[in-house]
Amino acid sequence: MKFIDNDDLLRKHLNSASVRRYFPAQLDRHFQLASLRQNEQIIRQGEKSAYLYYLLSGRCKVSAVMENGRTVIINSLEAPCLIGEIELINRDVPFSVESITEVLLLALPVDKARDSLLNSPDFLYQLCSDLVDKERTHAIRLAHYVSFPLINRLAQFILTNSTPEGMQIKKTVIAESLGVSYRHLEKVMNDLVSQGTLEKQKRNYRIIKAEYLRSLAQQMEVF
Amino acid sequence: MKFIDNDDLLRKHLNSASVRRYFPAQLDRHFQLASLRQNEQIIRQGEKSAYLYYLLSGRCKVSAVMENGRTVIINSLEAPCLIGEIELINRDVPFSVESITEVLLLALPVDKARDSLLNSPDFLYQLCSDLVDKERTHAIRLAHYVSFPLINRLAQFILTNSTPEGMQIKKTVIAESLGVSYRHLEKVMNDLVSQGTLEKQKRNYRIIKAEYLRSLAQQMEVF
DNA sequence: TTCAATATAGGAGATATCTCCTATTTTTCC
DNA sequence: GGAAAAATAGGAGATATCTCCTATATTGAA
Repeated sequence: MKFIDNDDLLRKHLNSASVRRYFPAQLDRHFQLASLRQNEQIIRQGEKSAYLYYLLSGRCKVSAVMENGRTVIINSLEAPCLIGEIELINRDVPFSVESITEVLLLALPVDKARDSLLNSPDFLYQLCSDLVDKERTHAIRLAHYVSFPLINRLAQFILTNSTPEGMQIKKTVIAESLGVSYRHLEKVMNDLVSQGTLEKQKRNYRIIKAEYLRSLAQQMEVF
Repeated sequence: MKFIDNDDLLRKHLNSASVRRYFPAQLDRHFQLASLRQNEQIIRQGEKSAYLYYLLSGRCKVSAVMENGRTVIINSLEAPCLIGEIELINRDVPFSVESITEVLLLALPVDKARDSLLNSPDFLYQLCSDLVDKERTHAIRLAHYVSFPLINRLAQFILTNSTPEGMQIKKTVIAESLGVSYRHLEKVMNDLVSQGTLEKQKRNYRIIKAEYLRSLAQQMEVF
């Protein structure tokens, strides 16, 4: 993570409506602008994060190593949204967060901000609202995901986890995240490649027919 | 829903630590005690709820009718917890809530309470904390549920959705909630019956070997 | 009450997915 | 650099689950 020293840009983002909805102006002086390249970790599972982040642009993935040793990709985050709210509320950090694309962030030191945020009805209301929405979509979406075969869930996964260059997440992780055997994942990935939907380059899979993937993913949409 | 006129009991519950954690004392005069029998609706999908509820004892299920017409049981709620928080935050009610067992509730008229709750950092903090926990367990649990065969998920479902008398949820609904075909659900239910784990009485399934169901459900636990 | 819609019940064959193997390649770590 | 661990790759047979049918029982509404 690289901090960016650009006051004008920082000010511009701080004054955007979406940031103002969360943060009281008296915290402005504590914010820093930061950027990440692809595949940088922002939050490490089990470690305390010194910052609360606000994702201005880019995409991240949320993952966790479970007690049984498996790594599961749980979710993906799209700007704008908060990162690190869980740590602000509770103590332990149950997930890791890592950039999928290049990312621009606002970083707010937790020690400076915690008390005023946890006493700010505006911030808390906004956070509740986000969490309620997230829970709602999660609950409904997942209730349905379950009933679709791997090809549909995989299409969705590929779309949300790939960059213009493609997707190079290890297949062991993909299999565990989607809850299927490695063997079966491979079979279905091979199908996508031999159909010409994906192109395989070593460990990287490039999307050729995004349209088709989207149609597979859309079949799962409830709304 | 039947309101209960018992000031002593009301006061006793209002003064419990867990209620105090959520609600400021100045709202005390607006609370009413209410009870439900089995299978009464508390919140109707699509309608506005006039009350925010705090579940004191008993169990409820959360369900939704989706755009494709399917009814899905999304979740089950165990006392103590809030019911109706979503409506407090947003406007539309995406789920229905119905009692599984007999239930005791605190009911708080939303019009009287909304403003002060949405300006109370204590309440909002507590709500955030609940939502974060719920999201966390949901995310992780569901990431794993997916990978287990129906028998395990069904065991869990039966345990959380049955009363001492058994479970009489329609099998069409169970099948849709668990994302499997009716046909397959029936096959697996029949297995449980012929094993002697469940006993079928008309439309009602009684649990005979709760231990075995628990062991099936436990295989899915991550923590 | 009666008819239509819905729920229950289960047979049969097709597909999705799993487990168990074995082998090769890549990565990691001393 | 070399050995061990992890990832990739895929064959083969077993199981879970689906779809399509058909038939009966139950429920709800006119």
